[in-house]
Order: sequence, then C-alpha cells, then structure tokens
Amino acid sequence: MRLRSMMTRAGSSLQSSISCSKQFPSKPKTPNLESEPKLRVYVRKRKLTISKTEEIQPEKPKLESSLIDIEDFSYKKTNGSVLKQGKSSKLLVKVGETPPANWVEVLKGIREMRSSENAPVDTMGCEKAGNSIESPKERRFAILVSSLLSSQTKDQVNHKAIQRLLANGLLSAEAIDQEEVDEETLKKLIYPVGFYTRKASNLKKIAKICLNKYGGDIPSTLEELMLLPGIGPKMAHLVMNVAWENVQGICVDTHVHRICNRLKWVNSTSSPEGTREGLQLWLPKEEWVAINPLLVGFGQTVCTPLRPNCGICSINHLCPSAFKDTPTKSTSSIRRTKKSSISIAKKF
DNA sequence: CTCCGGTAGT
DNA sequence: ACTACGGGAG
Repeated sequence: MRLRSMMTRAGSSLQSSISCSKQFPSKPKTPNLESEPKLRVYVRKRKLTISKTEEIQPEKPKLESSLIDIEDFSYKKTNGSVLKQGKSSKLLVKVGETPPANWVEVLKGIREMRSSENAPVDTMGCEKAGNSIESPKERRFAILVSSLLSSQTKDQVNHKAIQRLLANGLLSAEAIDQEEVDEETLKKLIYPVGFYTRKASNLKKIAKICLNKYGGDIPSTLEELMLLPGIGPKMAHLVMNVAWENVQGICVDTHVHRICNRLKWVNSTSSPEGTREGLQLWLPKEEWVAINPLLVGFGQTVCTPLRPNCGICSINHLCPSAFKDTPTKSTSSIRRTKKSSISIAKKF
C-alpha cells in the first residue's frame, strides 16, 4: 500500500477540555502483573485512587514515547450526547506502560502469516480513492467519502461505488452540494454499498458542511470529523491517518477489537473504542497505522470471528485464547450466543 | 440461515 | 447495552 506524500497540515490541536470521566470501564482486573511486583504495587495504588475519586490530576508520568502524543479530547454528536472522551485517566497510562509479554514476537508472527496469505484486504479502500486525484483537497474528500461508504461493505463494492461517483464527476464537495444532485441520485450511484439510503443522505449533508465550513476541504481534526453525520471513531481515525497523515489514534474495527482481546493485548474491552484506548497505551506509535490492515487481514484469514484457525496459526503457542472456543466478548460472539440459544430453544 | 472492515438512536 | 439499517455471499 502506498501513501502519497503530501503536505501534512500541522493543526489538529485537540485540546478540548475533558471532565474526567466516570465512564472508565470498570474492569480493573489485575492480569499478569503478579510477575512484576514492583509494578503491581504502583498499579494497585493507582487503581484504588481511581475508583475512589473521579478527579485525578496526577503529575505527568514519565512515559514511553508512544504515549505522550495522545491528547485529551471529547466530542459529541449533534444531539449533544458525549460520544467519546479521550484518554480518561492516567491510570490507564500507567498500566499500559507494560506491554503484553511477547508482543513483538506475536506481531512478527502475524506479519509473516500475512505476507504469505492473501487476505481480501490488500489495501485500505480509501487509499485507493485518492490515488488518481491530483488536487489534495479533492483527494482528501474522496478519502472521506470512501471511508463513509466502506463501513459494513466489501472493499470491491465500495471501490466500484467510488468509481461511479468519480465517473459522474461527483467526488467533490462542490459537485455533490449542487441542487440538482439529490439523495436519490446519490443513492443509485452508490448502491449496493451497505446502508446506501442513509449514506446517500449523509453524503449530501457532508458535502454541504465541507463546502460551507471548510471551503470544500474536509475537517482536519478528529473531533470535527466525528461531527460529520455517519463518521464515527473508526472512520475518523482512518481519515486522519490516511488523508491527513496525522496519526491521532489507532483505527480499530471489529477485527482489531476481537484479536486484541483474544491476545489479551487489552484488558477485556467490550467496545472498539475501549480497545483503541487500551491498545494505544502501550503499542508504539510507529505501529499505529500498520496495525489495522495487519490485524484485519489476519482476522479474515486466520483469526476469524467464528472458529478461528488456531491450527494453522504460527503464534498459537503465544496466544492465551488459542484452541479455546467461546473466546472473547466480541459483539459477534455475543450475538451468536444469543441467537444460537434461541434456535436451540426452538428445537426443544 | 448466518456472517459481514460501523453508526446513531433508543 | 441493544438494535435498525441493506444486501450479498457461504
């Protein structure tokens, strides 16, 4: 995959305020810390503090380089509900200072498997979108649109939809915002991407916002991207990574979420956002962009949601979940459990 | 019939 | 936390 070089814009200061969240995932179990007494003491102390008080303003800890760059932020959707708060406490940071054992080896193993395997994901879909476009502004817009369309949609389908938009000259904010381009038109053009009706509507709105507020360009910060209809955390991080080449966080999709939990790379998270935060605590920032395509491909071929192929996995000796069924609490496995128990119930 | 490379509203 | 939104593929 190649990223076109371009000027990265330096903005993106996300210093929004943050009121320390009480939404901190309440799963403070102490996993493998027993082996490191020194750390354990510290962690326990922190943990206690956290659970007692919401407001924590500790001294800036000496962190590994990768963590300094995570900035506090909060963003909300139009209805005013707070969708996400940035890193919520220093506790996470401290715990995260200890990366999971063998993670380097695990990563290396996955890379090797990925290089021999052919995963459906060879590139991130939205990267392709920009390749043939000269103007940086339009290239970024194309990437944004491609991200929007790509959710719950096969890469190929998404790619074709983008090509149709392009062929009709409808891959810029100016073009889409025109009066005569209605949602019906867009809908037909992007069909059959997943949720095309809603996406057509969102596309129209996004074009208007981009034109009116950003001069036809796309927002350059995470929080502003999230304010666009249909753009959530996953896509916002993807766009920051690819369109702006300004890495604010890890793009966590269902694969990254599931695999990180299987590997115990995060502390049993129930949402992709939780996984993102947990992963960012210890994964060196240089890996933040690459980790997504790597794990997505791995998740499609080897570490599948249902019946993972642990037998062919070269790192199964390092995986806490290897050969165990009913693995993590990924959304799909929850759903599966629920449904299968229903169908079992029907049988009897 | 079940699974998908999310998001937003309940 | 739970579910609707769409359609295609296995």
